[in-house]
Amino acid sequence: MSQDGPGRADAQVIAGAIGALVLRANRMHLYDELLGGHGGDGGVAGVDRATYPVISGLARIGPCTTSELADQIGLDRTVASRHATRLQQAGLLARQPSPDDLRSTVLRLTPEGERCVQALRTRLEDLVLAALPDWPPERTHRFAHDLGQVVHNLTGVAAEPGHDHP
Amino acid sequence: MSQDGPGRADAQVIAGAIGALVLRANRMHLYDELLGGHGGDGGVAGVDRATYPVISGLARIGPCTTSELADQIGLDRTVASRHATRLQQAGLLARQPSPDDLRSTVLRLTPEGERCVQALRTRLEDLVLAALPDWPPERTHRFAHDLGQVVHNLTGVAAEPGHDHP
DNA sequence: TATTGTTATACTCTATAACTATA
DNA sequence: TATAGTTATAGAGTATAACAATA
Repeated sequence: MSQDGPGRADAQVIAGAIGALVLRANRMHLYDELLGGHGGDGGVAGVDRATYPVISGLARIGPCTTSELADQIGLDRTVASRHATRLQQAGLLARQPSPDDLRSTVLRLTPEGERCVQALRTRLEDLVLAALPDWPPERTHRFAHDLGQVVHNLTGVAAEPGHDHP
Repeated sequence: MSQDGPGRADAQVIAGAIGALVLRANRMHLYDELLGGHGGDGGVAGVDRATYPVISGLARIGPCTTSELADQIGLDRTVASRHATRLQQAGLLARQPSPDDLRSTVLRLTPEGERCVQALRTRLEDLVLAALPDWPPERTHRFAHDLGQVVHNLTGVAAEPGHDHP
């Protein structure tokens, strides 16, 4: 179908899988399942497709300034600031003046924000668990490790336990 | 860090990797590399982040109506129609009246559109190849197969060679 | 003068509503 | 009446520009 080469056929399969994951239709479906689009409950007030990367990113990198967070999640400072305001209004995030630099504001999750992120992480992990075939434990473990490595090489972002959810 | 369970730690790693892939910052970077944001060349006229899913989806599922294509890629008919118009103006796509139903329009890639999609596919595969560690061939092959299966389970979309790029 | 955070404005993409033609 | 396609309008999200405060 294409020219051959070292591992070209495997690369085609991997590229197809990555493409499917990133495809808008599947991405949105995943977000909906994660953020509570399935039933009447589930949804957390203040957290939607726009604010989720902000609260998740803040949980991943810890308390930081607006600019640092914006860089990490690939948004403009102004957008991160507005989403942070929404999360603050929902009681999931708090702003503190930075002691070092009075220009800066440190963003920090509230205890309720921490609980919210933890719940979303667990839900995403459950979705993954449900999608994993019935492999022997070693095979699952190797797959997880290998996927983390490939994604790391592809994005430059480490993918480790308890970090880097979407 | 979280409650344990069958394969919970592995699920955390996998969830982290998937989250990283879907994260806007990394997704956009991948799209930019694919669509020619790296140098002066590379970019194909008429193909950008908005139209790429349309032309790629059309290549994946073959000639079809606007509605069918829109469903496949997760867009509204109206949006797919407008993007198709842009691709048509760029000479990558052609509209034909459907012989069966005069209400329908069949979308089909032009030869230039086919070449364009093939070039983008190859470029994505090259990105994947560059991100693959120096594994023994069997390990790469198994990883590709396993990833395809997990993504299929997670999205309901098959990921096979030559299909389903982002 | 440069930088942080924020607010005001404009742009892009997508979805809903309205319209035409055909079934 | 219902459906396919398109066009017109509105909504959500993001980026650029402008401002105030601090370095």
